[in-house]
Amino acid sequence: MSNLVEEAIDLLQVYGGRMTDQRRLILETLETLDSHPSAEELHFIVREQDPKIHLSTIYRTLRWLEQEGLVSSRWFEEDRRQERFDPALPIEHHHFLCTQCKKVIEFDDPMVRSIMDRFEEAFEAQIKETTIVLYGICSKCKKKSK
Amino acid sequence: MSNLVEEAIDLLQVYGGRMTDQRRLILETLETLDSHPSAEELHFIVREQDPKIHLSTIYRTLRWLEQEGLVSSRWFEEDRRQERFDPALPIEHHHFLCTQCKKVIEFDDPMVRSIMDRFEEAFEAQIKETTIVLYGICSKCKKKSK
DNA sequence: TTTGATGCAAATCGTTTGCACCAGA
DNA sequence: TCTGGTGCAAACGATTTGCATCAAA
Repeated sequence: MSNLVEEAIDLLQVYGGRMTDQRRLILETLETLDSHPSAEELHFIVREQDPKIHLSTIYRTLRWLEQEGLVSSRWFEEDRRQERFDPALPIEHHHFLCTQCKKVIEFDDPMVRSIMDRFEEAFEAQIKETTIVLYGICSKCKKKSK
Repeated sequence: MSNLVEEAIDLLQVYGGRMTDQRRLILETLETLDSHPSAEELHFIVREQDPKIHLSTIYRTLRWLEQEGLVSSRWFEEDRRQERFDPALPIEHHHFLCTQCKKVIEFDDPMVRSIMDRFEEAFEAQIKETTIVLYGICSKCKKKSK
């Protein structure tokens, strides 16, 4: 069984909710995807398994998971202003978005910490959170375009 | 006369548009503000001078300026999902948002370039654009909260 | 006078919500 | 059985658009 489903079941035991077919499907799909789908994209995919599942169920499930810390969401600068969702990683990380194939790569770099420290010092501010998104072309798309 | 208004007039001479009272007001306001207002906030402010000005005029003017490169827009992670606008700076830069007073500080750091270079090398990717937003408390708010 | 810009209302897009019904526990 | 979850439709907030009218050039 998928990790997310297990974690969700644990939550349900604590808070007294139910593991429905829809929730299970959404969780399993989200886990196997390794992309950062929008609610609409996720809806499109899970519909292959359950054609009756409603977009509002996708949203409700994602919001529930987000609140429980199992899923996180973010905005990239794209034509369509859609929120994108992925299983939450325990460690801080940043994102690269391939503007061609929409692939997302998660990364980290110790220099991010340095940038934060330097800003805090220069402006006497206190940083709580940092979001970095790199936009460009991934290696696969680079090769293809030749 | 404000810089933005002048630049806009130059554009109009090239492309054959008109400098209206509404456009002038929006441009002048945007320049004096030195915040990063949403269309709605800007609307609220210019309404003091011209109570009849319509929100759609704000949007149309901002989109026009954006297309001409005089204004740039971005999204911060806030409760309301509003686009924020400011006069475009010629140099690449990043943003700090004080989550308390909503003040925005623009900054740059040569390390950003290093992060991009390192990512490009590690993933054989090509970065075209980078957005960094630091969220935290500015020096003023830090002092206040004591 | 000509035609580009405006105000207004209606449309659109992504997301949320109220409610009657359904189905896990 | 009981009550939390679902599907559906309608509401919502931010932004865009069509159109009749207005006003810069």
